[in-house]
Amino acid sequence: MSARRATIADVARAAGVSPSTASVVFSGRAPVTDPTRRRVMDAAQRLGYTGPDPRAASLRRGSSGIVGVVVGARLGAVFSDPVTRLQMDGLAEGLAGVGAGLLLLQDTGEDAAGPSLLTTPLDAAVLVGCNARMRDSLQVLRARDVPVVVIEGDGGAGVPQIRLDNREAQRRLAEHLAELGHRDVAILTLPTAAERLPGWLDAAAEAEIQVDVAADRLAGAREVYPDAPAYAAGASLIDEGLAAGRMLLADPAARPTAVLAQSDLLAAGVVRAAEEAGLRVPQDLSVTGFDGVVVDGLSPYELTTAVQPAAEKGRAAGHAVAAMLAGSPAETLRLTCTFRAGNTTGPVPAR
Amino acid sequence: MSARRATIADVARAAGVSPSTASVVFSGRAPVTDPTRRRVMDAAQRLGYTGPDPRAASLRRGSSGIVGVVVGARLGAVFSDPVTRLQMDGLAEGLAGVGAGLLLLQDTGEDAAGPSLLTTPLDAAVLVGCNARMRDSLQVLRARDVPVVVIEGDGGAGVPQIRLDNREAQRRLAEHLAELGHRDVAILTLPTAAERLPGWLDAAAEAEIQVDVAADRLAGAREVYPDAPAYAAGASLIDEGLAAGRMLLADPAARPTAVLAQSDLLAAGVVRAAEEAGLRVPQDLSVTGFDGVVVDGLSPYELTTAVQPAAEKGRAAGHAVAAMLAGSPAETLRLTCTFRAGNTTGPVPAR
DNA sequence: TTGTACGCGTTATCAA
DNA sequence: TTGATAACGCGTACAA
Repeated sequence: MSARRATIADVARAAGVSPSTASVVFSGRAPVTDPTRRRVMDAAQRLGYTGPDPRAASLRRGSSGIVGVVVGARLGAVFSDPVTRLQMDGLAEGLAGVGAGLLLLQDTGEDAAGPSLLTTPLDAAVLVGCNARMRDSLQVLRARDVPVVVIEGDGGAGVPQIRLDNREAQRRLAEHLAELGHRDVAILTLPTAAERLPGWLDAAAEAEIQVDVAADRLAGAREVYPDAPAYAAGASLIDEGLAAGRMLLADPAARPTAVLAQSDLLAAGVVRAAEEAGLRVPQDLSVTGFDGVVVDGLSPYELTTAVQPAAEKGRAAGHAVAAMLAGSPAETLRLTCTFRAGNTTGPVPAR
Repeated sequence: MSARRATIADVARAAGVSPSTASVVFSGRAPVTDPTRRRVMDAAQRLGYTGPDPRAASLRRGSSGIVGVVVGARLGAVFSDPVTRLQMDGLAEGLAGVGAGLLLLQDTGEDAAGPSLLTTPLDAAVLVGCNARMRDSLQVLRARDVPVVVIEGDGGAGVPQIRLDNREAQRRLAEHLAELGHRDVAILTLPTAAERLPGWLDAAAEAEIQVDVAADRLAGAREVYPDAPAYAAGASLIDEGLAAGRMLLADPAARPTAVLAQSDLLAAGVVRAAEEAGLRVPQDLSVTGFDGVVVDGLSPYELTTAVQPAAEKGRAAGHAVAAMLAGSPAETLRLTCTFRAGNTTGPVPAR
């Protein structure tokens, strides 16, 4: 039809009213006579005008109605990782009252390709920890004065956080193994930094872990097993657990009797590695997980694990965001995990 | 610090250059002398300026770098429904090259609360069918000249679609039952319209189904069982399948020997209802699903179902969006499902 | 209740 | 390589 899109000014002109009146008709921010409203609506219809341009409105108003969720991994992980998924489900629920759109953002660093925290109009942001790059993201957002809530990470002063009792829950699992008599235990951690390859963690590397979740859980394990060897996985995936498990079980002489994995997926991989090596779980090898998610295809095994309230975490974050957008201060929250005994742990085997 | 945020104009003034030069320094859209660049960057740092305001840039540039995904259900369903989840995973992957953010949008209709299609700056949108409100959404978006791709639905002329061979696949399942000798079959459909309560579908209701997926699958079943009673579920959930299953199996005299469910989740619910009623599957009742997803807790049952390439659907939609954003026309695509025999179907029981 | 006038913060265009 | 200028489309004091 027309070369240029109709604007509210065009509509106003066509309706014979002033732009401000037309604006008010659409926003409903002030009373308008019925006939006037009708004239404006008619003109709009005639010109194919469907309402204020969101871009312009957003500029003028200073807000966009968009809440960003920043994840470190590839975007798809939000949908494939079970914990993140539950968290997002809860987040969507907690945010329902705000009526904001959820913008999934991947913070891959300097990647100039796409719009990141820098180029996207956000009213608020949720940083999902387990994200090595989180600290950088945080700085950017704070500089922009975007309200931020952090899930599973330390956002510093003034940033509401939603955290778990990772350390205590992991210690509880370690104590469980100790009670069963295990002394030769290996620890399999979540990734400890962005772009770090899987591998053994020496003392130096352990001191420099950048992912809070990994550090906290490791600290919990260390309270019971200060000297256990620790291996960092490349990602929280069954396949990574399998690969890591092969390393952990490679040397029959130095084989642990139990593995403390920092996630259920990793633990599932270790169980597979054990099967592969001809070891029975839990008779020859005990394995613990973390998260309490459903791992597909693991039956008849049920992991001994710490069940975390993942959906609840997301919901809490959503509420925190809602509060911040409403101008009230949001609280930092600490949720607790529950120990769940499965059939993947048992007494230490007699040598 | 300052009452007002620094703008690029402030930075330019402080650096002793023109606003346009400062703009170019940040956008990199034209060559700038090194000393000039440095002067601008220094001034920016001094003033705490962290880059162009996305809102203003978006207005001026006419694009926002945001791709919307419109779902009909509550937002959390994106993360909890297995098919949608896989689809989103694929979509994120297919869109990776574009570097756009994925904005999850819920189209609940007139809900004035939040920003929907009308108030959000979108460069493109993906409509996920199985969404009764889809047609309305589509109109809004087309009026706005937002490029649209539709997954599992009819977008009309000029709208690229990603579809399945729902009809053929469902017919294949029905034929499978027919081959096993079943004559008394009940059909359990997906929701057929927004806000319609669960219940039996009479001929009139069947003719007015607004959800394309439900209509197509039903049509496939009808080719084999033209007169089978059909019941519409309230949602694609195990619990809804259970509730519907109770209805379908309520009357021992009129009990079907097989149920064609339009989704695996519904089918799983029917299996549960059968167990509840003391019926053995498949000896007393055969059940077929649709989707081919993993249903948690269903073992030892494995549904006889049509496996759909859900992730592939998403990926294709992502590519279509990428193409449209690049100005090239996107193709409509039709993907095919695969029949998979499980252990939930068997020969018709002798009466 | 309606109209006028201005600013929101950028960026494209063109000229120098 | 840099600078001046003009939109981009809207909301909202303020005045009428």
